Amino acid sequence: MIDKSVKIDSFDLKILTALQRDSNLSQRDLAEKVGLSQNACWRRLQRLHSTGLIRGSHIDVDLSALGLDLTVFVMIRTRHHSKEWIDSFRDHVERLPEVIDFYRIGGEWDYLIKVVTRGMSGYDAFYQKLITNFDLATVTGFFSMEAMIDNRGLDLSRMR
Amino acid sequence: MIDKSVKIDSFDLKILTALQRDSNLSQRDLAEKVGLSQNACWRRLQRLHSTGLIRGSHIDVDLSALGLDLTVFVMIRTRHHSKEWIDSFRDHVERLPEVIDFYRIGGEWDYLIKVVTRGMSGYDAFYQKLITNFDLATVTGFFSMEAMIDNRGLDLSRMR
DNA sequence: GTTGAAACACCCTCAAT
DNA sequence: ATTGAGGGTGTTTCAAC
Repeated sequence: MIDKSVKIDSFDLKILTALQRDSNLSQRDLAEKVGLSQNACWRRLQRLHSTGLIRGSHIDVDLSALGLDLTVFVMIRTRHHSKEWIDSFRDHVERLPEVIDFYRIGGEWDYLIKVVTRGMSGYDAFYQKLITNFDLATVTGFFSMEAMIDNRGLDLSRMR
Repeated sequence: MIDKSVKIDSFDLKILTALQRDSNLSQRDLAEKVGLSQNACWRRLQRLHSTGLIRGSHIDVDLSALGLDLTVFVMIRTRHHSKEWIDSFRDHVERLPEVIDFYRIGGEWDYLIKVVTRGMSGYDAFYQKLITNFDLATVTGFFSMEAMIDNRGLDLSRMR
């Protein structure tokens, strides 16, 4: 659980924003960018890690260069709303390797899944796995024509 | 432009998968994890960078701990399909700091935007900015109740 | 908060196999 | 592909301000 009482100032937001853009910045470059001494910057970074505000760091892979060239947003409506059914559906979807996002949502639909596959045949294979053993009322895929922004790091200094 | 002729083997996929999970792995740990010598692993890593397969690295920030606790998937239908209109709409959306994903999609809707805000009032502020000066036929927000998977790194070894 | 210095770990290269 | 070793760079800690 995260300690919500952690105090964050604009230096911290600058650190987080800079490392969202490039987590391989050296301590020297990061300190210069946020306007702190290397030492002070390093201490803040430790704090951001230990409080859980920084959850980890990850490389960004060019999936389409690997042939994973189709992104689909799958909207699902179901007839089942018991806790047991939801838990088993969650387990089912989590095991599907094509899944990047999986949200339970409100409104007209129950679930939204963001999926990456090898073209349409890969999507069909995903679809077949998805509906196996699960009674879904409606499944609709919205196919990406163009990713204008994909998982952009937020400029936290501008968010408020 | 990416060189699509780059040859990738299962060692490369293991490297990419491991660094998607944690890009701060030391060369020693990474080499051990994929089953290569540190030296060989380092050379592959250079190649993955120089061919553009690794686009960069980023920290993952706990946005809800910063008060950015509402995720909304916004579906948009428009009446305009000229190149000029699309370009200016793209510029407009790219300037909105709340946007994480922005896709042009096929089917019943034209655009899908993934947005993070400070609660419902933050979403309303986003919505007002979004529709200012742009004629959108339909705008519907699907509100996240629960993020079961959020931007999961794919296990590339399992994708085919 | 700052600078500066020292200890340490890691990265990168190279040579040899 | 591998190991091993050296030099350079960056990180981390500490002392003093």
